[in-house]
Amino acid sequence: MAGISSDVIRGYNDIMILYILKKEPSYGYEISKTIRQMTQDKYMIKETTLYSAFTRMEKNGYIESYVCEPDESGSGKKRTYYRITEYGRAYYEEKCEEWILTKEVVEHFIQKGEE
Amino acid sequence: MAGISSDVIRGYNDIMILYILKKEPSYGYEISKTIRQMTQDKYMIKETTLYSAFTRMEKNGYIESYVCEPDESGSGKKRTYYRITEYGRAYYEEKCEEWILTKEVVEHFIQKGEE
DNA sequence: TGTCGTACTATGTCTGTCGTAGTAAATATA
DNA sequence: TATATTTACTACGACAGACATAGTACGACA
Repeated sequence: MAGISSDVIRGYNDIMILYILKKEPSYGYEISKTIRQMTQDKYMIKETTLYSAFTRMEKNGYIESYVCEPDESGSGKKRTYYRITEYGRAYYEEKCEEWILTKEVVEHFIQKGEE
Repeated sequence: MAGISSDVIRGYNDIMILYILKKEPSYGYEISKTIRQMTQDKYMIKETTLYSAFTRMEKNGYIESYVCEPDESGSGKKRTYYRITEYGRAYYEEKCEEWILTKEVVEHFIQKGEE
């Protein structure tokens, strides 16, 4: 067993992405690196998971995309940036509250080492 | 938004069931009630989720089933009881450690009220 | 007799995740 | 200059846990 299974995390990739986008707009590759850094390599979001999350969240109105041309940004390739919407912020808040509750519930069923 | 979405809990129904079975063998309906009580009605496992978890976990060797005849138990209908296996205990321990890690990771992306 | 609670089984759908693969430009390295 | 690596994606399909819906059947109680 190495690290965190995907089933546990399911539903929380969105929150990680939204948390990052709350600070400033960003794009796939950068978000992926940010998540890695923030968790000290404990969690690495899969590329396909990330990009399918973008599609889903844009469809749901949580984020908006815009293309940044390389000449405008001054470096690298053309990227698709995402920014969080007001609706996305509200969704994030909701999910945070849900997390508090979830944690509380799950913790009833957890035993830490003590036999 | 009412309570906890299934996606968050996904993967943790098993842990709840195993936690209960660690104390003593039990059966579907009772486990369902125990979970409700333990969480003060904050979480109610769906019937189909519960029974499909049984099937899966027995196949994986985490639990074993045995039928308890009504005359033997002294009351009610015939029930299928489940008991946890050694392998199930080990799996439970693993999952608990995973939870600690998961919590740590997710919490980096949670903001509680403070704007 | 009918309703409610108990104790399930069967079947099929949904959706987030992830494996695999491929594309292509920019940058680093030899 | 040629090649490898990093960056930045897209496309497609499969998997599995959760869950909706439906049905069965027995027992208790009024």
